[in-house]
Amino acid sequence: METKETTRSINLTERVYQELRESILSGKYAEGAALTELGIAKALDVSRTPVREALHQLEQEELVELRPNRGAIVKGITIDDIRDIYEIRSLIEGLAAARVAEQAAPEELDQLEETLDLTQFYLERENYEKLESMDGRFHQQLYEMCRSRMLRRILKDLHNYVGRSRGASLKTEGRAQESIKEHRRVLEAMRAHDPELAKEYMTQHVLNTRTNLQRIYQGQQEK
Amino acid sequence: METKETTRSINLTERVYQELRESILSGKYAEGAALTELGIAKALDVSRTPVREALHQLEQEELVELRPNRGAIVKGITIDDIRDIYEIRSLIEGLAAARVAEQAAPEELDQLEETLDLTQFYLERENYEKLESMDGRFHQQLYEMCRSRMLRRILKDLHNYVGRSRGASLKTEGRAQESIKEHRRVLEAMRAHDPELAKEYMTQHVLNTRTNLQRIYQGQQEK
DNA sequence: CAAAGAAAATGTGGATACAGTAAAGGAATT
DNA sequence: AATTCCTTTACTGTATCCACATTTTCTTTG
Repeated sequence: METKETTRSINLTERVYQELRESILSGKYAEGAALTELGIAKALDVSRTPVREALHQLEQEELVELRPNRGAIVKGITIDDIRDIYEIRSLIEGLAAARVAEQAAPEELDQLEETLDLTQFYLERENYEKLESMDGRFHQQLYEMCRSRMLRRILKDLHNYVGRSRGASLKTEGRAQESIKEHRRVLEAMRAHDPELAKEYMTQHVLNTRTNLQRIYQGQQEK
Repeated sequence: METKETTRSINLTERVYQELRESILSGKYAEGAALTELGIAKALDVSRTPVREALHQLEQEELVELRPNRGAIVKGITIDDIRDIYEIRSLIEGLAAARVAEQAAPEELDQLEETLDLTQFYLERENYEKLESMDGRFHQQLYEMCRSRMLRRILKDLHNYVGRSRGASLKTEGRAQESIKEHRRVLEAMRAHDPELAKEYMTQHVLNTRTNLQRIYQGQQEK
């Protein structure tokens, strides 16, 4: 009846997946690096099975390329990918915001508000890691609330890729404060159940972030 | 050294995946049906390994729900999903068309033209199966040509879901001919390297298909 | 010395074995 | 009769094993 040794709360495949994904997105595994199932399995001290499944998942996200009988190579993501992601999001994330404005319950909107308050809190304490995570949470919560399986799928998928960029964007002078303001505007429009306005504000927010990122990546031509 | 028995040209996981997917999308496995790895493995006469991997892929597409230690249940797709898919496509497929208009090589556009000619051919012979497949090919080819990994990913993904609907749409009086015409307009705009026009025509095409589908699903409230 | 080809090394695809977990059903207890 | 607990059963999660494909290395031969 006592607490069992449940150190590994979640399954191994998921853990391996998260770890690999993180390593790729953070650049720890460089573009083009070759990965072998056995190599990773040994490094993480698990059997080949979970590694295999994790690699297959990563292949579906196009973060690695699986060559039959020849192992996997890392694909990573490029600046062009990021540019495209923001362009696509600018087109459809407004739609998600509009859906939320139409259908969300007040308690759901309260949740969003809490997230914004927390964001403000971490900004004031200059805790950039938390700040970034909260900024992301706002969007993720929104995706969960939009009541469209397809929108949720796509937006979550895209969102997953841009973690690092979002962090970079929020660190530029004044952008975080501005971003919070933009989020709040969106939330207000949702509270007023005004889909059109929510859409417009959200679209503008994504575009602003994109513009800000462009400024950052300009000149610095690193991957 | 002689030719070996290479009947299984492609790998098993892929085969199982295709088969399951088809069964779900065609409604052979009803919504909510319970699937077990072993059950499917026996039915298809393979081991659990490929079945398992196939199920995981289907889970990522949200076509099944995987409950830890309890098996999978079929989720299928709903009319609402389809409606959303067309709405999303109406927003971003135009972008893909614009990219192609900007960047495609003449030989690529020739390929598209061939597909359109074939579509016309099958329409005249009232071979609806081929017709549907060609109509899909036009879009798929376009996705391959748009030179954006993210756009390609999303659009292919969405496209995969709507096979049946597209078939239904093309069978309505006159719609196939109209659809070909709309495709041709898009292609002409691409040949003229006019991104704006290509985008507009493509967007209109998707919207028209959606409208047509709405007419079909109206009244008939089947899944 | 070069080229061809055998053989070893490395790696995945797929099958199977085994352990652990969640639901279900029945016996025991109240 | 209802509730709790134990056993059974039906699964999945993970490890391991074998077969085959591919690449590399080494050897042999002209």
